[in-house]
Amino acid sequence: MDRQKIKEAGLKLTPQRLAILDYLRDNLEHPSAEDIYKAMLERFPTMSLATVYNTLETLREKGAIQEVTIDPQKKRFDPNPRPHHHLICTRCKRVLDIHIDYQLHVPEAKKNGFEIVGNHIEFYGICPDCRLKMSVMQS
Amino acid sequence: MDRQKIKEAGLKLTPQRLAILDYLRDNLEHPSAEDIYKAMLERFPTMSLATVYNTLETLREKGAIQEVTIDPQKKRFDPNPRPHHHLICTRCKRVLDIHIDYQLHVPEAKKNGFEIVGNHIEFYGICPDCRLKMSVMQS
DNA sequence: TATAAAATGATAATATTTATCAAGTAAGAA
DNA sequence: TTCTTACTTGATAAATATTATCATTTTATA
Ligand SMILES: [Mn+2]
Ligand SMILES: [Mn+2]
Ligand SMILES: [Zn+2]
Ligand SMILES: [Zn+2]
Repeated sequence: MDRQKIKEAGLKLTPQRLAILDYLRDNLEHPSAEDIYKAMLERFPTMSLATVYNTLETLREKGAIQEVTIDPQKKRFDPNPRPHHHLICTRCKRVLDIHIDYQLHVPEAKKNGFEIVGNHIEFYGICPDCRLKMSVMQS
Repeated sequence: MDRQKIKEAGLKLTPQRLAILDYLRDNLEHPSAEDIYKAMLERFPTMSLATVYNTLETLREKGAIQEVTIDPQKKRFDPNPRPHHHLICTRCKRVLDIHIDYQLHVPEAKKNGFEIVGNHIEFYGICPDCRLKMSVMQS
């Protein structure tokens, strides 16, 4: 989201908001609110955690980011608002994007009357780093 | 999990544990710890919420149930430990099972070195109840 | 019954998120 | 430029969810 879009969305250009957006831009880590807060403190030592939460919620409302339910411990945020899937390391909780367009047809009989509007696939696995650590522990 | 399996897993047969297992058996609601606790209070007015959490964690460790990451607010538990997918109402958070076996091939080039061991699909939609409520509000 | 290991329940502690609200700021109008 | 107002921030309290601690009780077995 650039300055233009922010204004179009009826939001004010505050330094805090711009810093958070700047941090999120091209960020593939799927950070938590706490992660973002800590990164902000380096440049804005007075920024409140509440501001981080407020900003994230505002951006989510406007469709600029999405909240991803992939970590049972905490919310994590994705600066890419378009539908895509994720690869999750069950050991270190790292999350990577997987951009593949699967055609997931659900037969009417299994929809239970639901109107399906989207989907999200979580692939579980072990990342290269964790695999290495595990093999070292073995030997 | 029946009495036999509980003993085989090295667990003791306590009234609380049996009551929780009994409540979960054939339960398709994907209840939260709080949901389970409230249901238990009717029969065991002294049961502690800690016991519910302890029991759920023990059962999960033993592979008798699974914890499903589908609700950003709280953990929800699924008495069916086998892999299956879910249909989630984005409005009321109701969760239904979808038992369909999709073949989700991930090309090696997109695995980023991960060793993939499983997957889980969340289908998002609006349940019949919520659809009805929404159409009433419209008119 | 006696014993040891495991489990429970009360409660404290921690972690995460949301609510409240006074004070400060951005943006358009005058 | 100054004024005005709605929006935003930051400090902090409150709410919610989960985990830890530990004395007491219970289960399973001998
Ligand atoms: Mn992503
Ligand atoms: Mn299920
Ligand atoms: Zn890992
Ligand atoms: Zn619904």
